[in-house]
Amino acid sequence: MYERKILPNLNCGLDLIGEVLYGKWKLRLLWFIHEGYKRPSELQRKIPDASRRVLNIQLNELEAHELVEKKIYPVVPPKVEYSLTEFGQTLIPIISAMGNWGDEYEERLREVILKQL
Amino acid sequence: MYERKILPNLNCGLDLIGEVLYGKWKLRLLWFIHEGYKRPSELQRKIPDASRRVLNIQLNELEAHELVEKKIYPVVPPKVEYSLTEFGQTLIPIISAMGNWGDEYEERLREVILKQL
DNA sequence: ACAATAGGGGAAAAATTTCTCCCTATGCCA
DNA sequence: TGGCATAGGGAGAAATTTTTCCCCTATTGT
Repeated sequence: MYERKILPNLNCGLDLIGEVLYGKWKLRLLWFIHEGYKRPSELQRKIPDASRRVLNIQLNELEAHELVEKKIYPVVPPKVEYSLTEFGQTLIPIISAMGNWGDEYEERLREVILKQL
Repeated sequence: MYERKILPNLNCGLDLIGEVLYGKWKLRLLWFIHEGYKRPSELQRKIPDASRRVLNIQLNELEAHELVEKKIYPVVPPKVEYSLTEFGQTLIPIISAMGNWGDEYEERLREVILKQL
């Protein structure tokens, strides 16, 4: 486990939300779980560019932050399902708005992002 | 300048918005500029935990992504003012919603964030 | 002459995040 | 028997981001 050497800033609301959403794949993880992709392997298939390892780590963080819940079925092969907590649900409108914004300005965004490599 | 070795994912709206908002201080930079703190030194005072260097770097990125505009006054000592572009303005409702969410759940967030160090 | 001001950037170090590789375990199927 | 699927975690490397330190501009005031 990595130990932070610099404490996070928790001064304002933006700091706080940043702390739980900051992570390369977290927005999409939350979104896909919200869409009903519950099992780790499904999520990995939805986000093939992420390594399996980081997805696990970020799922653990989301769980520690009480945004998602994990249900482990004691079967073999193992079965695990994630779902949004009530708390996690409250983020959905925001994530949805973010996705919509990105979709709305897709072309422009692609352009400015690629322009600066 | 750092050269990416891994290309960013630009598959969906969430990827795209992530690409322009991902950066430790960007949300707050945009927010403070929106609130009228325009000069680099003002922004640095508003965000004292960030090093001056990164703020410059992230401001440059926001500018490259056309979210903010930079006006340089040819005077001595130098004077620079940032402002949101029209495009940048369109993000304000989202950033505002994010800040509100963080404020609303401030206590709970502080708790879960600190619990896992 | 020298400090203060305001803005900016290079280089290298430190911090952090993400990736790769390898190992665990069980049951099903060819 | 060998290989696949499912889930997860450790170690260490690689990639990326952020910090630290130092230097440069030009004018005004001491």
